[in-house]
Amino acid sequence: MSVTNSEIAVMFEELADLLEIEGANPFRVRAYRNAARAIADNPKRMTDLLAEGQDLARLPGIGKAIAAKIEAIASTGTLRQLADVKRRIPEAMGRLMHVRGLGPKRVKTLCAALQVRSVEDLQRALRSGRIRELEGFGEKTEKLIAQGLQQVAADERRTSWSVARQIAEPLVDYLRAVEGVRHVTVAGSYRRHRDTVGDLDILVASGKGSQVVQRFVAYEDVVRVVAQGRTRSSVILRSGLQVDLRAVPESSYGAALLYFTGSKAHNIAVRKIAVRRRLKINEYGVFRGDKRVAGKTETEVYAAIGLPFIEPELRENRGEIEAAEANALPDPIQLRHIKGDLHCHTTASDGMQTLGDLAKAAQARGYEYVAVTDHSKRLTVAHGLNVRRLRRQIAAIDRLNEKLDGMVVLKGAEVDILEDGTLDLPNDVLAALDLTVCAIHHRFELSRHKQTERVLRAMDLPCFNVLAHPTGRLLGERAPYEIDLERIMQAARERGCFLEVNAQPQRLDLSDTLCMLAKEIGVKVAVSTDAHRATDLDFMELGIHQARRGWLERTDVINTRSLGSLRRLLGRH
DNA sequence: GCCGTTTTCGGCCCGACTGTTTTCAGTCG
Repeated sequence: MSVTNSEIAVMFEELADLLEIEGANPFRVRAYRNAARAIADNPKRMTDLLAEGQDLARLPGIGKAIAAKIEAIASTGTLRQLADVKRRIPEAMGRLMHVRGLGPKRVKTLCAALQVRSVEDLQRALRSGRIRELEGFGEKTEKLIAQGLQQVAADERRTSWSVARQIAEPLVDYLRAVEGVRHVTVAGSYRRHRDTVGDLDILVASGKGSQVVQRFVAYEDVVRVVAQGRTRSSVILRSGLQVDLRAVPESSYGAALLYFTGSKAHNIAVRKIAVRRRLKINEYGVFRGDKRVAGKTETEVYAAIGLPFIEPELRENRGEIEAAEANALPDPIQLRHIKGDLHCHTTASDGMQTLGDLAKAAQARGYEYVAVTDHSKRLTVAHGLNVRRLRRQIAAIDRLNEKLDGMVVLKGAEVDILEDGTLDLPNDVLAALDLTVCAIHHRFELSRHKQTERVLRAMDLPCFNVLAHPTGRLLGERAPYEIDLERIMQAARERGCFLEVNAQPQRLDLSDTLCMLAKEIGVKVAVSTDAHRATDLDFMELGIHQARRGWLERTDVINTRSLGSLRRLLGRH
């Protein structure tokens, strides 16, 4: 079994943690962290790139030394340098770095003075009350570490974007009502529309920062104030979510928005360009010497370093800076481009809405079409349709369409891809449909090779249209199954098939980087909600966020097409 | 350890907040 990118990335992260505790050159440590991120972000497997004879040192953030280390990991499954440092520094100390309030220096001190080498040791040391007696530590620091330890589990749990929105919106309304507040924006990964957020970063434009901070910490959902200064504060809400607030004067709002939106990697890349131009960018503006030359809007800040505005979803330092410099940024898809939903369930299988409800809900959103795609018979828990029931549904949809004005209900099915690569319903009935949405719902544990062959075989069938939720991941619950999506995407392009961006908040599968891969390979996608009730149609917005993060444009997404054009694409002939 | 519009050496983003300090180190984002 070959090593995955995330496994390689974890090894470099661990190496960085341990070396940092050891006091290694901080730039070397950063290089390992940058490499870990570059590897984790890359949708293509390092092992596959190596097998193709590609030079990994050509990837940004990876040079000759790290490329050689990746090769070693690929061939041996281990990294010698990591094993070496683990002999010098107990492995568990790396995890201590993830306790809020502990960095490399404090971890090192705790180890030297109190023999703290693990989370359990740390708990013991806290109980003994000896931490406060260490030089450079004190009672407050001890308390900070104790709280950090309690939060460790919560910190590892990220919040889905849609849940974060439910928490963020009332807080934003509350802050907008504070006297003197001009603008409030939830920045950070929330504004970049990542599928999950670790915390909320709220930026406020106000001439009276400390007043805003005082009102902020008094918000009814705040259970703990982590930090409180004149312009900046951090709190923990009842939900466990941390919220960081920053207040700046209106004249700095653009620069602060850029800074607080991130990503960190994007900011660093932007500031490096500024340095090359003998400028300095901070959250207050763009400076040439002491003279401020920009800062009120983000557009102004980007312009100061010769770049066009970059959409927040693109700010991950995944090539957007280079694209901006070359004036080749994508024009990301928007919600208003969507003309219909291609994956929806009704009460015929496991949905909560009738056929009529679904049609009405789709029409209310101004759609030209909506596809009914109930489950096939293997999925008995979802009351999947057999041939007889599917034929009955087809007839019912025909009758409904005769009555509908201005919208068409498409006949479809979400068909199980069986283990042998056949589909769960026979060809003749599938041929009577407008489209099929095919998916894996069992045997997730097959080897990468077998899983890939399974889908490729299914895709050879003429009635296969869209591969639904292509990795099967459930955020925070279930990892993606092993599958070679690069091969699948190539095969899909050759056969006229498509991949889905499933807009369910816990799926959002394809992921952002896999959307980028789809675009690179040239296979188009469907952004679909997998709706089980009428309100689920609103998940479309989340799918659009993900598609935008994956650089997808209107023409990359098939359900931006008018009905006639869509039908031609689904024909496969 | 990476990288190159001061290019193979010598840099590497930048500032706020806190605690324990009398001027700053550590951590965080």
